[in-house]
Amino acid sequence: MAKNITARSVDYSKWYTDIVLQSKMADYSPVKGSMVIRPNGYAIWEMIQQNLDKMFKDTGHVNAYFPLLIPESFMKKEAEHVEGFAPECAVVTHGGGQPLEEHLYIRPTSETIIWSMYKKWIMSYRDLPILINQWANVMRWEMRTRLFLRTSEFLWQEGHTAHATAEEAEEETVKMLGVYKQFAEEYMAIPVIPGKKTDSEKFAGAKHTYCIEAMMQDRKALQAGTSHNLGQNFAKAFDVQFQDKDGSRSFVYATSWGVSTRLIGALIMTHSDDDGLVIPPKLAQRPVVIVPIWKSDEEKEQVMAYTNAIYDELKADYSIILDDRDQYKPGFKFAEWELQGIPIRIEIGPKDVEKNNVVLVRRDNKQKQFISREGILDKVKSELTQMQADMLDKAREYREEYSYKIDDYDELKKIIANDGGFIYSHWCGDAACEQKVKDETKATIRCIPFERENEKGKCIVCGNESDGRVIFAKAY
RNA sequence: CGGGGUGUAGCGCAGCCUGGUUAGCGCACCUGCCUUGGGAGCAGGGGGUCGGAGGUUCGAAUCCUCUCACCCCGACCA
Repeated sequence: MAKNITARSVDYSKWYTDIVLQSKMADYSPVKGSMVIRPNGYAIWEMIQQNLDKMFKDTGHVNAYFPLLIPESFMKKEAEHVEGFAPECAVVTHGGGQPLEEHLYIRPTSETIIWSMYKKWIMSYRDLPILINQWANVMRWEMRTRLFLRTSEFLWQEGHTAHATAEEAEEETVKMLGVYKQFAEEYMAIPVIPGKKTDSEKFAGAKHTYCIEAMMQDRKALQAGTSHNLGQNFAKAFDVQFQDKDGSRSFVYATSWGVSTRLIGALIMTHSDDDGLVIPPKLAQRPVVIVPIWKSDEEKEQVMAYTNAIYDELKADYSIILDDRDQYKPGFKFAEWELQGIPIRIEIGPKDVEKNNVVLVRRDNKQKQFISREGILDKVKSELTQMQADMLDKAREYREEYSYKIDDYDELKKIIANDGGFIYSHWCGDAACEQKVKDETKATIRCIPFERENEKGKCIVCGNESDGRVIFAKAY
């Protein structure tokens, strides 16, 4: 059992913080609400970037970079947008020792600066679509912060596209949510439910917002990605019009979509256990660690000769850690690499040299296997593949176990107050009913799932007609 | 901004009430020996403007005043 990590059953929040700090993924910075992402955490972000970026490029997007500082007047151009973001913005008031003529906002998101530029770049339908993404930092002045899940400054990617038609913009919005769903499940092994946000939960300035929602091990929901159809709101605010084939002029249709370093928090809370982090193989920059074991110098020589040959064989395909440090005992090393979530550990001692095999241990289920030296590369490959699949299955099973179809409001209250989970209930579409549930239970409507039964019912709050079930849950 | 709490070595803490040797302890760190298949042991060692400022006193980590910072709980949110 891990030292220094609070068990999930004792204090889930403490467990989460312990994992982040002790696996050396992040640390608190001197400024309240901001954090340092350490190499172990940044490695995961790099893997997220690499794989997502490829998916963006494969769907026709290109990267660019827009500046950090946004003129105050830009922020104020879209009414809903400024209302939504103004309270949580950091503002630069001085530069070069002088008060500024116009205050500059540190971007909480980049719609305004980007659309001010799109105005310059878009003249005709031939200039469309524009499919730009940027990897950047943003800042939102949060009251209460938590490592990775909610920090004032965070890293993300934001896609901003411009289209000639409403249909095309909607298609893009849905497509990118699909990319996020695929990425979450295939790479992060996090099962997600795609759906639409209710009006009260949508992005400030959007026509509507789509999202993917995941369940954490405390049964709370975490929004893992969002995709917004912005309609013509920003085009109108920034007067971005184009001339169509037939000579008519109209406003451009927009989308924006993003995922952030919050995904790392989701990764931790979906897969990790009381011994530490568990990284899905496809996101592990270093998926294998080898721990050689010896007593005498003579043994060391033999074990290391054997180990080095295996290391050379594996390193052609994988980035491998060879932990031959002399000052720590094997047990210590096992615990340390488990804490850091390395997917596969290979133990090699004198007995293995003698029998021509190695011991292989998977991080997710901790099972030890004695495998033969021959074919070790294939075995590593197949175990990593299997582990990736098993992690997704396990997370999906957990989510299903705590998902309920409920038609009685008292029962909803009871479940939320006890174990928690995803509650599928009918809702009439009235914001007042949504608010009532929030006030009384702290649960909110996480999304209106894309895939839902065509089932008429009665709103769980007011009893009016409903076209289908939505998901209620407490959320991060 | 309300309520609660904490500032003493890298981390976690004791000492403060009742002022008085050189400010301690555990972990971590360094050196050596010894160990190595699930977080070893022994010996030696380095490391502190006691959050900051002012005051009381022969003497302040300790008492008084002011101040700063951070954490937890609530109101805002990806």
